[in-house]
Amino acid sequence: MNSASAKALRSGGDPPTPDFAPESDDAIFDMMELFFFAYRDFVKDADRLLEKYKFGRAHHRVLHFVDRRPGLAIAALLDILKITKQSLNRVLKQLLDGGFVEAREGANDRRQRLLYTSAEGAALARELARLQSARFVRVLSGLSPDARRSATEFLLAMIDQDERTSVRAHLRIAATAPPVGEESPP
Amino acid sequence: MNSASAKALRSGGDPPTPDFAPESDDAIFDMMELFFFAYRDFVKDADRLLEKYKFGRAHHRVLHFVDRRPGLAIAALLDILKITKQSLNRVLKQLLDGGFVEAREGANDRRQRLLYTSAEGAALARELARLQSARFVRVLSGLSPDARRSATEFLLAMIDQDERTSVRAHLRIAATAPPVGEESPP
DNA sequence: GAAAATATGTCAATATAGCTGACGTAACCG
DNA sequence: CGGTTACGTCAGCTATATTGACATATTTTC
Repeated sequence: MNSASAKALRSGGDPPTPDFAPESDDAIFDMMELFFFAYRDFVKDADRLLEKYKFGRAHHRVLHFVDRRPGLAIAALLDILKITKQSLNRVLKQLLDGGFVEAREGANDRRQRLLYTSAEGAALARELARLQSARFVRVLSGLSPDARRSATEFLLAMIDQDERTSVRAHLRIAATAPPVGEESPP
Repeated sequence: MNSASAKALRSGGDPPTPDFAPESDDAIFDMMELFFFAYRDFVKDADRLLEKYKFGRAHHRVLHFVDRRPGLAIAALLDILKITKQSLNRVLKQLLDGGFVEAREGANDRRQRLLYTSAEGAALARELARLQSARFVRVLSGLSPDARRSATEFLLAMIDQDERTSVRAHLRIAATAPPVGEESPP
């Protein structure tokens, strides 16, 4: 990165309060790589189980979000995944055909097809989650509560600002963290 | 996940020291989603610039790692990316043809093709990194130094244990964090 | 109530990024 | 010399995504 941009945030030549020093370019470059490696390893955890069902990661994502947001409409799912409906349709059809996901007509709006996991789908979703959560359990149990909060805060702040509110709304635990790193602070 | 596994780590019914309580299932599920959303948004940042060069994310990854590890051999790059040489070759060839990356014969082992970015390649790599690092700058500048350390520690701990050492070796800043969440602590 | 907008499905063509398997060449190493 | 290593390449396949066009049912709006 342009060496000026991050370092311009520093207090000056000799900061008397290093506690204020924002990350250096190097620290940021490091974190970008760590983020890449961490995600690479994270998504891998569920692959072996998915193979047994001839499913890919796309199926996993759909199954996960349908399981966590029962009654999710197609459009909402597309917005979460940021893919086109044509892309979604292939995997969703397989999940529907396989009986892992069910679609029910919307009560208010009969155009909508609201998605739910079947018992079988829910079981698979949770087994996949269990595999991936093992990594988190290991990591988080080694961190102090403060550090855990920091990690959560960090991840939340990494999300686009205009997505953050809707993401927060679906969190199971209260997102108590103050809005940190918002693009336009009040 | 299986409700027992994480919660079994809790002290009991009414923990007198909530500071010791590891994450609940819910908190872990939340973090998994946050991780997904954060990564989804993170990788997106560089896409617009890549389009101008008709490059994809695969090219970006290659360019990035070659830029950060000058003289990287093919086998080492494959090990970082965890893809096959056939997959690598297509994108690498485009980067070589476009003059973004150069390959030099290994000094010790003439079979090796050691990779370096050209001036043009380095410029692109750093411009891409600048785009992505903006997100990190924003996020990290809103976190305390302690919180930044926690976030870094968290990401590092998320990486497979057998990869962690080699990843650490390439970090620009010293990885001072104690080995937290290692699978087999000494 | 007709017109417009919305929610969804579908057909077709295409691109990207990965894979396996097989085979080839040059260089190193014991 | 023979085996192994580092790398390249050809061929074919799969998964996941894209754009664009069009269809259908339903809701909303004027």
